[in-house]
Amino acid sequence: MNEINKGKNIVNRKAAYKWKARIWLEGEEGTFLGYGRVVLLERINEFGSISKAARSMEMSYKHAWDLVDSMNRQAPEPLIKTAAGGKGGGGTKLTVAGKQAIKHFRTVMDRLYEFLAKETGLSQDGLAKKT
Amino acid sequence: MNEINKGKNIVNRKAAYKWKARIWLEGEEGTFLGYGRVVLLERINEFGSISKAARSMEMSYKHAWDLVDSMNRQAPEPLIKTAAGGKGGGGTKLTVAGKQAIKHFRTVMDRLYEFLAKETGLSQDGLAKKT
DNA sequence: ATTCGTTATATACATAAGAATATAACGCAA
DNA sequence: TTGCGTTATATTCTTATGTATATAACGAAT
Repeated sequence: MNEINKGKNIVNRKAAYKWKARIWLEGEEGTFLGYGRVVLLERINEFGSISKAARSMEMSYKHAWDLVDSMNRQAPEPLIKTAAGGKGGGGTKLTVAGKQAIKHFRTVMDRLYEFLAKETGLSQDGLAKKT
Repeated sequence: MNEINKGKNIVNRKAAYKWKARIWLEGEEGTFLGYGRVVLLERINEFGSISKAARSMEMSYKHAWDLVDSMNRQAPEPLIKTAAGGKGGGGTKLTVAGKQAIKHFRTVMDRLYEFLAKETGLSQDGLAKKT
């Protein structure tokens, strides 16, 4: 038990409350990268298609496409490369920059989690998973 | 420049993006305490009234009242003590538990800020201020 | 009793975010 | 040139969140 959790303290009664946290990167038009977008990128990388990635996350295709578009518009170089038509109807792949973005975001996120776990006794599921 | 910000890296081009972060405490019916709720508590403590606090934040009275109600319902002991009617029409004060909650939340928040500043070069205004 | 400004409560309205749906464009393969 | 499944785009429908508005209850002071 560290300094924060010491003593009688409403905020830190672990049984009743859970600390949650979220980080994201903001660009000129709002969110650029957040946890949800990173998961979407990971699924695109896995399935090779925006529509399949969206289905796997129970997200509408339109929403997924909007997110992809938002990321590509804000990034100095595209994170995602799409192809409409062609073999199999087309598909979508991550660029090198896209794969790097995933990796770096997860690195910072993991460090945040470690920090919070130490500071507040946060359990694994305490990390917010949306957006 | 630390390990995270080292090298060529889309995620960490400080000129273009800002890291943002948010923490909150979750109880059985959703958010229990977040930055916005803490500010509301601070304003109530300052003005002695939910309605004045709400006006000072350009928040509707109903919304402020709902938040106060949500906090009191979820806390094991009330954070806020209201009085309808009486001298000056009534008013609202924080309990000792309420004042403690503010202090503890801000402590964790400040530590999170320090951590992120070190990890990502986050500037003061990078901390998300809403909810 | 009346007055006062507050808390307490309900209802209707506005706005935004995402879901659902539909359709066109695409380009390779058969 | 037809078929295929994808990307691309527009439109409509829900749903959630907060705003706006109105009204009643409250209780001490006058």
